[in-house]
Formats: sequence, structure tokens, C-alpha cells
Amino acid sequence: MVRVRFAPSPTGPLHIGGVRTALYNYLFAKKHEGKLILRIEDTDSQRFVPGAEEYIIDAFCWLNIPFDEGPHVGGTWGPYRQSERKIIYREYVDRLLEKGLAYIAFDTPEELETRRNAIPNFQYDASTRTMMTNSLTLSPQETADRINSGQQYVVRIKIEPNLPIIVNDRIRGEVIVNSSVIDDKVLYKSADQLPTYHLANIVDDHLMEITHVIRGEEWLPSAPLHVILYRYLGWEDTMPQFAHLPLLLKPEGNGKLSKRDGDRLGFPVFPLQWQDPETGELSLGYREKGYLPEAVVNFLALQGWNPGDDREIMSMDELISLFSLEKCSKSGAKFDYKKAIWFNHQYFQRKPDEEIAQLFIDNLCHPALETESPEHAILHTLADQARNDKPLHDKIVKIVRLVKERIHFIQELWDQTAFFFIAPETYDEKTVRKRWKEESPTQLAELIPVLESVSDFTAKPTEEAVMTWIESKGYPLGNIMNAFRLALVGESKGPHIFDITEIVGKEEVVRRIKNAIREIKIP
RNA sequence: GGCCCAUUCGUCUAUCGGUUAGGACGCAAGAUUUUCAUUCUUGAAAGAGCAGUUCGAUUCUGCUAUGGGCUACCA
Repeated sequence: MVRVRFAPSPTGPLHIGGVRTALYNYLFAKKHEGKLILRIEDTDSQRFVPGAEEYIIDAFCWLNIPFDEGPHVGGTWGPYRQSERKIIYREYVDRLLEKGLAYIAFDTPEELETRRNAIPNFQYDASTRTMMTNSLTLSPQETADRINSGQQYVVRIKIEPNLPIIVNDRIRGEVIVNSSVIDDKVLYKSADQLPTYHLANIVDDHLMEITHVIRGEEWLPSAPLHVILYRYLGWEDTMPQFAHLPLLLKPEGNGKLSKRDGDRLGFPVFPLQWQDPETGELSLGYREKGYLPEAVVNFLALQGWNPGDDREIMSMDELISLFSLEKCSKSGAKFDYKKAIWFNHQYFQRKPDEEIAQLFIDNLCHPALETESPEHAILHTLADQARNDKPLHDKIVKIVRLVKERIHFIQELWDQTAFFFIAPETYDEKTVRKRWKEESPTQLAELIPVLESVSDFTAKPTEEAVMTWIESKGYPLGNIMNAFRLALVGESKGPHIFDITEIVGKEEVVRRIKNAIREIKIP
């Protein structure tokens, strides 16, 4: 039975790289009909950020990546927050201490700092531990006295030097390091009575019967330490398999992808919006920027993995059946955010008009996007009406059908369709200069009775009537149509003109023409 | 500085010793759309360098270079 986990620490909003790691864990789990576990690694009480755990859960809910076990859904391997597992770890710390595989160290952070400054490449290990203040250099009595007197200490793992440590990685193969380069890492802090990541991670993975550890490459250097811990704890035979994923890099330049890159280049790095509790700064997420969760998932799956053929658009089910760790790439991927935009466009084309219309309506008054714009009130009213007014709702679906092929984000829908709901009040200067001729007012005035005579105002008969009139008059087609569009839309954009007239309706079309004749000045 | 990982078009990537090195994003040109966008077609665009193994290397090995990660009583 495959059991994998995603183990974030609640220190802020989930980074998009973390989302990808979780996605790969999910795909792997489902591929093998296994379980995905969410474990909150909150062993650093200093860095805890309120709201971060809820954020993580909400994000995966939006992305449609469900967990089988976790603090929010329970499970028989719980609790799933490391802070609630405090008592569990102490037992294993004691076991290591008893076996002489770990020891107690009293060196203060300040003392260690001075050592590091004094000695180049200082490392707390076999070569230096005899010079430090710990249970190996102190007598058992002295050690006990210090503890009893309340002196703070840490427990360090005792790494035996000069042994080859082999990590078998599903993505990278065999990685061998000499144990001498691993330091005597802190496993436990008496100050808060919590283990550090390394110990908690191994104990929990073991107790939760995790079979595969799929995580970011930043963990590769500590993997040998983890192997040693499994060995020391006597769990080497059930040690999970490792798979270290390549990192997501900055789109341009060097380094790891950061929030600043997103701000600079205009793409989100968080799945959902996040308000920093300290600074109050608000960052919009993929959801607020108008991305579809399916598109985000599909795009992310391809940053560091591929199905082995040319397939690009894949549903979650397809991703699950095609996924394999062996097809994961080894090198870091520069984040291709422009491709994310393309994926979003693709998913809009595949989404039913009804669903897009609903998203559109909901998005009209999205709190995250509220501004002081004068259109704001109109949007709210429109959204409210559309929820109850069936004909209006149907009209929106129709409009969506007309314009969806041109949108990449849900927000663009309003820009592309506002003229269906609101008559133009101003006319785009450039378009006026280019399309509004001297004869346009008189020609459009003549068009009004033609339109009024059309009994069935749907696109086709209207178009026929207008075309017949233009032909009989011998007017240049382009002049009429472009001026007509300017009058209807206010600028040079939008779908087929008679699709617009059908939806806007005869009365309003005529009104807009009259208005244009009155308002537009010949340049 | 030390340790580890990586290296194919600008970007994401395919190739599991023999290919005209394929696809996609982006870019450019043309076509379509009497608007804008979309769409379609076409195009430019790559094996980091140097040795070796081999009949033959993008593919295997080594070195160099470059990039990345780690090097905390953070995860």
C-alpha cells in the first residue's frame, strides 16, 4: 500500500513550488491506489504564522487535490500536527541517547557562533565534538547536574565518521556521500521540548507508514542524515523510498523562484490570495488572477515532468494514469509563466459556456478585485440580477459563447463584453480618427429606418437587410460597418457585428446610433 | 570555502548508442476575420567545452566551465 505525504510548515502562504510537490505526491498516490497524507510540520514555534494551515487546506481544496488523511479530515495515523505529537518524539530521543547514538550538548548558540567565526568551515562533528560542552566531554554527574539545574540543552546525533552513506533516489539514482561531511545535527531542543525537522520527519514517516518520500531537491543534502537516522532507530528495512524533485527557478536570471519575481513579471506565486499578518500586504493568487484550477494543475504537472509523448492538455485522471517518478526531470525548471497563460486559455475553450457564465457572474463582484471604479456599482447590480433573472442569465451565456475564444482570464470577460450591458459613453479617439468619415453621420442616419424595418432582429435576417441596403446604395461596406461598430461598441473590437445587434436589441441599437451621430465630432 | 545535484532551441521538454534531433510556449512572417482578438500555415531557433570508450555518440566515462541546492537550537 503506497502512502505518501505532503509536509509543509505553516510559516506563510503555500508557494507554487510546494503546490507542485504536493501535486506529484497526489498523482503518485492515486496512480498506485495509495493514500496522500497532509502533515503539518510546526516544530518551529518561532516561525509559526496564524492562518497558514487553513490557507494550505483551502488552496488544495480549490485545486481539487484532496487528502486522505490530515488535520482537517482525520485518520487513524494522527495526530497530523507535529506540535500535537510532542510526547511521541521524546521516546525516540531517549532511545538514541540510551544507545549512545546521540548525546546532550550544552553549547549556547552564541558559543557556537564564536566557534564558526574563529574556525573556518567549523562543523559540529566527530572531529570537534570533543572540544565542546556536551555529555561526551562532561562527566555523567556533571551532565545530570546541568540538566537538573535547568540549563537548556539540545540533543545531537552522533555521526560516525568516514562511512559511505548511500541514498537511493528514484529520480537521481544512487547518491553516495561520506559521513564525515555530515555534522552532528540537532535532533531535539529542551527549550521548547520539540524535535527539529530531521527527527520529527523520520519518526512520523515511520509511524505513519510512509512508503515514498517525494519532496524538493533542497532536501537532498540532508537525505544521508535521514538514512542514518533510520538506521540508528532500527527502521532501515522499512525506510521509505526517496524521490527528490528539481526546483522551480526564476523565469529569467538566476536563482530560486520567489514572490518578487511574480510581482515583477506579473504572475502569481501563490495559489490563493494571502494577506501578510505582519505587514498587511495583500498578494493575489492564481484563483484571484482568474486562473482555472484545472489549468494550474495541468501546467504545474508539466514543469518537471512529462508523459513521454507530445501530449500537453491532460485532465487530472489522465495525469494520474500517466504519471511516473522516472519521467520526472533532474534539472531545475525556469518557471514558464507564459505557458500558464496559454494553458488557461486552452481550458477556457474546453469549459462549457454555462460554467464560464457562472464564473463570470461570481467574478463580477469578487471582493479581492474591488476598486473604486465607477463601474463597480453596475457590476454588483448586474451580478445580483443575473442570479435571479433567467433571461439575463441566458443572455450572459450567449455572450460568453461569442467571446470566450478570445479570453485568457475570467476578468477579461468584462472588458470584452461591457458594451453588451452599457452603451458607450465615450468613443475611442484612434478609432474615430480612422473609422468615422465625413459621410458617416448621414449614412448611419439612413441605416436607422433599415434596421427598424427588420421584423426578426436576429443576426441573420438583420445582416441580410443591412447588406441589401448597402448594396443598393453602393456604399463602401467597410465604411458603414466600421462606423456602425464604433457606434455600438465605442471602439474597434468585439465579435461579429450582427451577433452584437441581436443581443443588444433593436431599440438599444437605434438609440446608440443616434447617440453616436450626436456625440462623435468629425476630426 | 566545503559537500551534493544538474547541463538539448530564449523557455518547458522528447530522444533510453545509429533520427533530416521531435513537440509545445514565446517570437517573426503570411492567410483568415471588412474591427479587435481568436484560429490556421510557414519560419528562425538547441545537444556548454575538451578528452576518452565505441564501427558510431546528444545518449556511456572523466575533466573543465556554468547553473542550482545545502552548509542554523528553519523547514
